[in-house]
Amino acid sequence: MIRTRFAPSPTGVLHIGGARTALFNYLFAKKEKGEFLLRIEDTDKERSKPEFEKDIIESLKWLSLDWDGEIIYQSKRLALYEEELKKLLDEGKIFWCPHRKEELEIEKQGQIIRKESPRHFCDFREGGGEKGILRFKNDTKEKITFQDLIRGEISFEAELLGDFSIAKSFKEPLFLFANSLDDSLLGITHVIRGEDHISNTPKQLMILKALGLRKPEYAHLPLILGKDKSKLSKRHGAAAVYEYKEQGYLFQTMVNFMALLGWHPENEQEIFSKEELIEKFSIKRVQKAGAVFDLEKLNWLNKEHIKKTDNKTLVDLFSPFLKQEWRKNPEYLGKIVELEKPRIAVLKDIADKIDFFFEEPEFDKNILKWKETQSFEEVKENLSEIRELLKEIPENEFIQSKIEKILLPFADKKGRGEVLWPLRAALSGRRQSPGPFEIAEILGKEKTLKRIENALSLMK
RNA sequence: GCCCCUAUCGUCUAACCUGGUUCAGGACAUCAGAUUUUCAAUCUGGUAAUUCGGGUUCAAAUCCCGAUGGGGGCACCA
Repeated sequence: MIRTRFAPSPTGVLHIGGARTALFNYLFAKKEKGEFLLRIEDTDKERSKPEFEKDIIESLKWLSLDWDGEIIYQSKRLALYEEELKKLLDEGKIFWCPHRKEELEIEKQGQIIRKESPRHFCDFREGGGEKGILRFKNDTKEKITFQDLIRGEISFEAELLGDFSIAKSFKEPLFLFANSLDDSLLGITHVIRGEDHISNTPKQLMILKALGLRKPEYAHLPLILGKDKSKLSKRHGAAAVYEYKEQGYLFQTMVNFMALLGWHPENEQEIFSKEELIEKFSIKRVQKAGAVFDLEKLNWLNKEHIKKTDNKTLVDLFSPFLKQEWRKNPEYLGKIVELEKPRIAVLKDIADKIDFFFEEPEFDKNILKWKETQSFEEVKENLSEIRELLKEIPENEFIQSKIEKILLPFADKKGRGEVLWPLRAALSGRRQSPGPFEIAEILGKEKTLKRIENALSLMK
């Protein structure tokens, strides 16, 4: 059975890049009816923080990337790493390297100057170190080659890698070691990770071989890039998943968008639900080159997903972004949401678009004029006539179609712009808003007439 | 500096594996037009790309080599 995993370290909040890696692992596993595990790589005691772990878990839940089974913590598996490290030491496959960081840095600089590959072949590789850190004794002379599911064959000259570090002590394993050991022990069949791990792969392959463990299949995803084409990070603006949640992007949008960043179906479909993605996903169709994160397209996608969401759900989604007193009447809100739906890219935008539905707008009287050339006399005249016409409509028939039927003949006679603009402006107090008939229906007869009255008195 | 990955419109990408069906298709953005009292939405149309140089072939975006560009890695981080 297929088994994948997402293995974040809680040294920062969940980023778009990490989330996309998690998503691809999830999609691949689900597509193959396999399992998707979550493993927290908290071996770095100084940098790992509970709040980051919490953010990662919350973000994954929000994205609905549910993992199978319990969360695995590397900090709880220390005894296991220690055992394997001791075994390797006994077998002479790893050794204690006593060199200090500063000495190694000097060695590296010298190598760079001499145009050599920077690496450390330790003087103590045959033993005698007794303290310092544990390094892998790299005696491999030949090339290390592996098949990447996305890129095909990749090979490295093992000699160029030197004796790399794998643990600070028996109880402090490093990424290269703990990560590959766990993948093998937990039965991970496919390691799907970022392209930045390609150069770690040959080292992990050597570790696995020394341990006598089975190696997984590897697939290295292209990186997500910022506008300047470098690896996406904070300086490109929002990079954390929670920031998108706070702005009011739907989790469906994020899943859809991240999937399209580096993957594409055979046809030209752009809008996907998570279930469709699972069905259509194929690792073979993953891109090789990095993809630039395009906020414009994300906004468009969010609009599309908002349009697909029913009003009742939308009201709940919008609620956190609205004033307390606006939330009292869900039915009233539902009508407003229906109207504003096609105008909203991000949920948080709604607050300053719909205030006039709840409070009488205050505005400059010039807004009432359709064009500069229209006189206040004419506006007053038209608004007065509208008021009289609307008064005729019974309260229970005050709906869009009826209002339209009553008002349109008059508007056609006097000019639509001349009549409809002042009405719309009187009701919304804005230069831009939905149409007057729609607003009038939502407002109701009483409020509509009141606002026309207000507008008229503004021009006295 | 060393190593690795990579290369189609501004951006995400299709066609590349299995060369001809492509004066390179779609989407976002952009520009025009239609509709409309305004904005949004919607509809129609337009601009816009195979990095360069060799080779293989009757034929190359597609295969091979090189150059160049871009990215990543080179920790007692992950």
